[in-house]
Amino acid sequence: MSEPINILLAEDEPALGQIIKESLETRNFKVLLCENGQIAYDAYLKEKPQLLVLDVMMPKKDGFTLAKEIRMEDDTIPIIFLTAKSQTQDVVEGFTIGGNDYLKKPFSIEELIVRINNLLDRTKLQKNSEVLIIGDYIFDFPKQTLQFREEASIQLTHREAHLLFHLMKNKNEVLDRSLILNKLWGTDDFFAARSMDVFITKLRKKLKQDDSIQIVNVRGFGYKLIC
Amino acid sequence: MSEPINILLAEDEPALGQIIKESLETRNFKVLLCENGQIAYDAYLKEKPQLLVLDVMMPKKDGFTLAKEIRMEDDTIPIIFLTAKSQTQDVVEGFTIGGNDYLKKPFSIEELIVRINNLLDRTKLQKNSEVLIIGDYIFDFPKQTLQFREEASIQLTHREAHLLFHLMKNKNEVLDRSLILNKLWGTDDFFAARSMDVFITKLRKKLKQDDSIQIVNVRGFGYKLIC
DNA sequence: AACGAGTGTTAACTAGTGTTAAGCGATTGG
DNA sequence: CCAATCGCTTAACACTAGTTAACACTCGTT
Repeated sequence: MSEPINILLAEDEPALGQIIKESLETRNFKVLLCENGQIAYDAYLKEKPQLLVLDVMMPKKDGFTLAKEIRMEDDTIPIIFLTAKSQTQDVVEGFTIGGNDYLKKPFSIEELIVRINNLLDRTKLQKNSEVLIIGDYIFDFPKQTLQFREEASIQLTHREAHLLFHLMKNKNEVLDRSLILNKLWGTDDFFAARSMDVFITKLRKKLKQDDSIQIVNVRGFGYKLIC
Repeated sequence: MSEPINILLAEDEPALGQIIKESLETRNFKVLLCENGQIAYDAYLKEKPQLLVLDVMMPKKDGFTLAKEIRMEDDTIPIIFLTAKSQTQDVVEGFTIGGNDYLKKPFSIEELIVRINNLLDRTKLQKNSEVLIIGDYIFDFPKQTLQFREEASIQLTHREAHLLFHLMKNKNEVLDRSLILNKLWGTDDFFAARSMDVFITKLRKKLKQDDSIQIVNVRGFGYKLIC
């Protein structure tokens, strides 16, 4: 048997937290239970788990805020949010970013296990190669080149390559605007946002030869690379 | 033989409830009988059945109210209402929303079985694809595009795509107004409702090339996408 | 130092999206 | 038939995103 997967579980309701923890442990996961977002962040820094399960509604620091902070450190770690039924579709969707998923309370443990395994599978696949296939393009991230079918490669700039790389890592999911701004520009102020607009335009131009590829805007949240 | 289907049956009259339960169990369904709407709701949360059979007239919580609450959690679960003959046609029809059906008392067990199987088939078909055929249109939900025959695709906005997606998931059935408002807008207040009106208008415009498609209003309840 | 190519930012303008408002039309119950 | 309610449509508005071009900076070359 392989190494157990480390999971960080942030859930303020002790009874529920304990049930989830024990259920996951019977499935051979190692679970670290934290009772609020603040504690969870410190635990994250110390333990570096492979996956996070975060309750959205928590005292001290809510799950979304916590996720944003952790995403600054690591933008590939899979996160599953536990949401109350009152959360609206749009908000939850906006946060379903970068290897995230969500589960509405109440849920069955089986549902949770399925999502955990899905996310772990997905992230495993991503890690291997730095040469990515986008529709009819081949994107070589280290070389910063983009090749359409058998045509000559186009050189991408540093910014273009990084932006595309992040879009690719979250393909078919919404990539959060402010997340990527903080990651690549170090700020999400007005000017950085305008600058990003420009790069989105540039990428769209360079990707338009295959019209099955689209960078779709999700108003208020970010972009989704469809391919 | 495959897994038995879990059915939640809410029926306040013990004798009738028991008959239905036993009849369904001989057909290899698993039936959980609840004696009122309140108990049924708790049982729903705990058991997550695949289909609901709800008596409309029940003490504590009637079938329609119960259905509305459950629809907040899950807008795809099939529901069959058992109605007294005194229920007016209109009210019953209004609640025949999102994978719902109804059966007038008295009914034969065979009628009930037929409806159960119909609804289960229908929901199974829907689940798979995110690219949907609407008459002569192809609706690609992830790409947020709508293509009429061989013409160029029209780009839909985020809201338009979501609204259309929900209409499609419940095509030829009534989609409840407040349900969709809560789901997409997070509230069903006056302004959200006006906003939704606008989007219905927009979708109607974009779908008018195929006049076999219609978004029909059901006054007081919601909309039905006919195609 | 002066030049030029390449890269990214700032600016100005244009376009798109969703909400609010207002007036009109349709349906229903009394 | 009238009044009340609900739905439809258009347009104005505020906000967000997209596009283009000018500008500024860096870096290597002359």
